[in-house]
Amino acid sequence: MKRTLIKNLLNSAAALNRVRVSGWVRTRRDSKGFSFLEVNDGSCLKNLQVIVEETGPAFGQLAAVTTGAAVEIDGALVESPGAGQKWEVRAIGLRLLGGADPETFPLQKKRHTDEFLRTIAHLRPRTNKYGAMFRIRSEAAFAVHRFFRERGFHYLHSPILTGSDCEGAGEMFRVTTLPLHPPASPEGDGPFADDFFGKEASLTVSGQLEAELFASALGSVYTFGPTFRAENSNTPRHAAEFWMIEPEMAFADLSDNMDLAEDLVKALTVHVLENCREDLDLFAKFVDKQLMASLETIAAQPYERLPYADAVDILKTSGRAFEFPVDFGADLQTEHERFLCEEHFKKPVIVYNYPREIKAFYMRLNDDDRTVAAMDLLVPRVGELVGGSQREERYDVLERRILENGMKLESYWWYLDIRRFGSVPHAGFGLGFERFLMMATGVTNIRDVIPFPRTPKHLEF
RNA sequence: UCCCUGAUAGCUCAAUCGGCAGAGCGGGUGGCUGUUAACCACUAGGUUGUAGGUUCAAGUCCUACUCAGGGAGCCA
Repeated sequence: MKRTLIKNLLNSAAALNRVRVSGWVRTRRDSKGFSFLEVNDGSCLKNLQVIVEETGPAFGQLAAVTTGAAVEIDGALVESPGAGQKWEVRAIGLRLLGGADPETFPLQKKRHTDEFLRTIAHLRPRTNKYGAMFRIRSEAAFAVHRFFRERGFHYLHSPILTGSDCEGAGEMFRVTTLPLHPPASPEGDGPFADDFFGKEASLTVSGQLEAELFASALGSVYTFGPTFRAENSNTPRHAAEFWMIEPEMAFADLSDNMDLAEDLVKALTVHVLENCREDLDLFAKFVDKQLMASLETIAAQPYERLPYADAVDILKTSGRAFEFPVDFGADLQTEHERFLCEEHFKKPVIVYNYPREIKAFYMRLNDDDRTVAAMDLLVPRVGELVGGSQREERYDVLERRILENGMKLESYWWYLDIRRFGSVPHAGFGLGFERFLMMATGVTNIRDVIPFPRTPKHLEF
């Protein structure tokens, strides 16, 4: 007999004579003569209530069926006379698949702190909150692919291993098969001559450059995969391994880029609102009371778009005493970004046309010669959710910008090649998937929206 | 990396001016004929993060370290 998902049983239209349920016991309540089991199989937030009678054939193994144990139950789905649920299962068979010693099983039937649950990341998906989180994460990932597929984008698998010695997006993790203290290389060879690739290799910090190459062939592409930054960032918004969504569009400018970013964030938000209602409700109830109102705003309201220069003016005339001074040419600080989207506009804000000095070399130089066609999408509480730009498609300008930044032209021969053969205006951005999940759930620590977080000094599990 | 705060039972936290180490939850045992964070009774459970110092006496004061959380920088 095949098992039925609890999600389907709880949505059943009629009673069923014989069903099989497999799952983990969340709690057991004993009464004289019978016990109630709350069983969860991960298919949904809700548990299934199972009644095991002392006189019934299922009673034998009940003593070992404690919190955390895995069980297989055969029984009848019947209407529940109790108040808490419509359906329950009356067990006629109970099989203990895997016991859980109650003395040592760490999950109690009460609320645990996130800090404690991080120390047992292998068990935390068995809690309501983390089960809900990772169902939402899965659903949001599906929505990413659906969104781009519906718009004719192609999914690009950009490489994880990279030989680009400077991608300009942060410190990189080195990948090597060399011993920790390799013997000196022969005269003239570099230190990586004997390494696996014969040159220095790293984990990617961005798939953008590769996405640009493919956008110049397939038109519109996106990457969606893990990304690595070896920055010693100790904040609730940074992880050394995180997932990024990076679309890249040929024949597109900054305005198209802003449209796409806004559409994407809205589509993902709508998708989880429509498909993860029960799981989201948990976060609205226990994590952030304003979550639903906030998500409705993000899903429906047009985002504010303003040039960096206007943002600076608003900050300067706000009358607010900021810790960091605001002036054209200085990057916006966290406090400035928060003021703009949380207090001034009270909704997502897209700031564009930043001073060239504070942005990357590949961003397209505007006609004013002092700003580049960059954009950041800022959302309340999370800050920078999206960073992107129209790319510099003019060979001579890009060449100049590379040299201005003290970088070597040889390293970018293939990137420059795209500007030599059929160069077109193109644009793209990166969206931090974990940051989206933080926004969608109200969770304030990135370590709680990724299954096994990697941060400085932490590589458990 | 810098600044701030914290570390006491398995978990969450108390402990007054430096003076006997406590509770709730969880666990165990027993009770209860429909519970739903079940309920009632009893019970076990501690090198107070580590190392040093001050003191008749340190969970409490001092120093260093370790770890955690928050804020900042870097960014997505």
